[in-house]
Amino acid sequence: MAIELHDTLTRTRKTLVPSDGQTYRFYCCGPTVYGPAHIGNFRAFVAQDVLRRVLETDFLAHTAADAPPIVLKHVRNITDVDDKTIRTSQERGETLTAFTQRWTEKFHTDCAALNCLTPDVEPRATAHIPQQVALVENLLAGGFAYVGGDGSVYFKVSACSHYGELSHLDRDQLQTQTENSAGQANDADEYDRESVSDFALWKAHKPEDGDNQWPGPKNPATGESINGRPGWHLECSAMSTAYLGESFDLHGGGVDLCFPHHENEIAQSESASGQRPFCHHWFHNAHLMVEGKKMSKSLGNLYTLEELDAQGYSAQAVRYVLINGHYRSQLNFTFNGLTAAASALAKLEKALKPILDIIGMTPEEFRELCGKPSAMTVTGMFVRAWEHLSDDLNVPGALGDIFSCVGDLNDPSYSKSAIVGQLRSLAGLLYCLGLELYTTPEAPIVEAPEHVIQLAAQRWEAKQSRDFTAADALRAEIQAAGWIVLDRKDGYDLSPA
RNA sequence: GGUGCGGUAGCCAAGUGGUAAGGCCCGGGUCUGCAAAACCUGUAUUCGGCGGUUCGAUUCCGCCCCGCACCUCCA
Repeated sequence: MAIELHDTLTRTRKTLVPSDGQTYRFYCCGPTVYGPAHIGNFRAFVAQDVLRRVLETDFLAHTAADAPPIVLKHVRNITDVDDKTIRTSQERGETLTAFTQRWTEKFHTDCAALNCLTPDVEPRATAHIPQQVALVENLLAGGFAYVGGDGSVYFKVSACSHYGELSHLDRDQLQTQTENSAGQANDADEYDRESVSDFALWKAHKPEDGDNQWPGPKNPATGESINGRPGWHLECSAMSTAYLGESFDLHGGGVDLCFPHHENEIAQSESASGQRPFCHHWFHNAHLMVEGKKMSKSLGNLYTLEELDAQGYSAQAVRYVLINGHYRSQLNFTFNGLTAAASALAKLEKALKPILDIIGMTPEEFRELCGKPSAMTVTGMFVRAWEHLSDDLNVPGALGDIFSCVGDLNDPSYSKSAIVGQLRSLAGLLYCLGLELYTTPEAPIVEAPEHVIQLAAQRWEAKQSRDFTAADALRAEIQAAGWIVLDRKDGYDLSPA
């Protein structure tokens, strides 16, 4: 079955197929590395990860036997130069390179914890200056750009007839906005650019940029190189073209990037290449709210994975929360929800364990099965879940099906071979969702201290002689020592509190 | 002002022109001296409000109320 996904540009659902019939090429806007990414950032990356896993599975399963397999090529950039990276690195007294390198590594660590697959290419903006400069020169030569009053190069929006198509914003309306979303005045300096809508392609060097400058495009008027740095939108156009070509399959990002970022990317890329579409499908995820409010530094609700981990919430639970709301709906992140996610995952593990036992599969074996893409065709009861995933990535619907089916699977009338088949389908689905079960190793058997062992023995004796007052007192004493005693039918277990 | 999204049980969240998946929490039960665990089980006559279309609407249409997001450097 084909995967269908909503496309922002056409506002319709479209089937995902590689436009060249061989390689599905997609680009996602990656992080700006000036600090740890927060869970809102990760909603986008996790949503893209699920899409990638679903596509991978679909292509594996539906490539004709005699045809070369359809492969995916996933590119996600690292923005390592912009106002924030420059400013913050200077505040820390670090070079831009060292500073962004550090946060890039942190980003990788977090992605791994969230079980996000690594993109095939992860290009950095500063490593692709020549490509960006070439793009600007191309636009200058084509009459799509000009050098502004401040020496920076701007894109001339009026030269792009279909500008605004993606975000469906009326160009006349754009000019009425006087504040940006941060409540700051749009300090559009009309002396520098011809129109407020025009955006910077290349920013001429300013003293506050320090050493962070590169030889830029040649000023057509003087023939001299404009030293400076790339504008925000430029890198994505240049790097997507470099790795995926002038026209590729899908472009993803948070809904906020729709305008102006992606709109500007389209304008730049299509003007430069003369090719439309720049991209066949636009994939935008809605924002994450925190406890009913927009995340912001001033509200102090920008949670990072590290902070949540410190509070005892696993990255797996975070991932579950992030995917258990449809990607196009706003998701309200709450600690209540995080707890619920952890409980749900634990329930899945518990419910599955006896089923695995029936066929003699260990949890570790099952985890491995879930860890790799399979050419499986989802069959049997789990088909409904796959249909949900195929239908605009309906993860909440699929999860509901998974829970229902796992419950149904615990039926003695199923043969072992039937169970094996069903579990394969389930593993394939869990791979798509990127949910890892049984990651927490069995709690190591810790030997209780001698005095606790003795207390427990005394309590057992008291209990056997039905002296419950003494037994309860001893249990309290054991608990005070940091241990919990749990009775079985024929004895008891001691475990750390 | 422009654009878009949404209001479904205590919380979260799917969904459909024919009478509401799933998860969390909670209640009841079995078991237990108690507790925990485990297992079984229950929980929306109802889908923001009011009209309309229809044999029938939560699902389609209209109006209204409420919430949210984006509108030039935020995923």
